[in-house]
Amino acid sequence: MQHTIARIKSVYPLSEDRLQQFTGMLEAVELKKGHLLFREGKTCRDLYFLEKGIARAYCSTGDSHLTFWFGTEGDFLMSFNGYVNNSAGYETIELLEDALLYKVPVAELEHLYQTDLQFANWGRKLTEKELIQTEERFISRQFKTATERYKALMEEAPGLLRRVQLGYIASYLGITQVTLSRIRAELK
Amino acid sequence: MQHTIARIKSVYPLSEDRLQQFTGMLEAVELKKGHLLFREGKTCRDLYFLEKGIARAYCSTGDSHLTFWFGTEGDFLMSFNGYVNNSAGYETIELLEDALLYKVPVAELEHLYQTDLQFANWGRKLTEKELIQTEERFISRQFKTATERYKALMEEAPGLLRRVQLGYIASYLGITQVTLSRIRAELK
DNA sequence: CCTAAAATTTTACAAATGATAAAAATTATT
DNA sequence: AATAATTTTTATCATTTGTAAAATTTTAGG
Repeated sequence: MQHTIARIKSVYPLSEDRLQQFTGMLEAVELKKGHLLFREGKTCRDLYFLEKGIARAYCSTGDSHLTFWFGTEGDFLMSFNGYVNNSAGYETIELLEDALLYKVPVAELEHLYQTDLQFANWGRKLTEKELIQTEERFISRQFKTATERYKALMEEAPGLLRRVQLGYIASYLGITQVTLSRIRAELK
Repeated sequence: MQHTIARIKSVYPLSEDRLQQFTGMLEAVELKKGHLLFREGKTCRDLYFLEKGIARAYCSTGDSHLTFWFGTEGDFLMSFNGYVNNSAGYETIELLEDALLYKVPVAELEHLYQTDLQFANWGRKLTEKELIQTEERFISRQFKTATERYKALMEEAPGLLRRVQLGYIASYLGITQVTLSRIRAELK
């Protein structure tokens, strides 16, 4: 449970009993590669921490899938848009390796938020950090060329390139797999 | 103060005295078109509500500016990245019209977050809503062609196109002004 | 109303990326 | 190890978008 606990702690300092309380609510789930944790159009009100494994989130566009997020050990997965809009999410989350996750219903978290100041601030900080990550990715998308984005990804997350097939990486970078191949050939 | 109050209320329900307390902390500021509220590289720890006027946020890329956000009546402005990372922000915010704003130091807000459950949850919801907006824009950027994005903007924010010059709109859409002109010519 | 400045559109050409198909390389399965 | 399935690369051509410069339109100030 180390990655999950480290993540929870890193978000915002919780007292020891609150940390106990939180981890006590978590249910371990083992799932196989290929499993879909969320499905677009379906409601899912659970938050997962990814203790082991790797996952991607994608949206469907007519024929193809568009990967817009990767998560690895210590990351958490939830449908923010489904939760905030109280609707079905627009993303599907697929496990790309056999995985160990810890699960908690968002309703239970919400209850903590409504009743406990520390948890409410924990939830705020969780969202704030997620927000600036998304914002930074958004801006880097606008700023940088495809080649620069690929280089940056290699530096920031070299493990990703080893664990995830290039078609998904290309989609994540906003280019076709053919273009990514060209970029890789150029960089050799 | 109507837009500002409406915005505060829409984020998360606050009791009447908390609303009073909040609005009592706000300081009215009138500023001229062209004024820079935030400057990239500088620290600014204020939150502003835009009561009247229109603003854009941009980053510098070598020679040119990249507009990545517009705000109008009822929107709020702050440097989330500067605040969360406790660093200087990477964005500049420029007023595109003479404006009336209400200002509050983030430190005062933070104090409310740390001491009051309702405010802590208000801050959480504020961030959650901002997050899904950013996420949706990020995905729509990847999904849609430049033409589709322009059409969507025309529908969602027709006022923007009347109030903001096209060079900024083009940048916001992630294309050059020439490309935007071509798109507009096609749509005629 | 006139002029100067700024913003927008148009044009011509160059560069980047996409689409498609096929070949090569890698991985999984028997 | 051999075969099949999947993934990645390569090649070709079409399309989109960018760059630069000029022409036009709009805006702001006197």
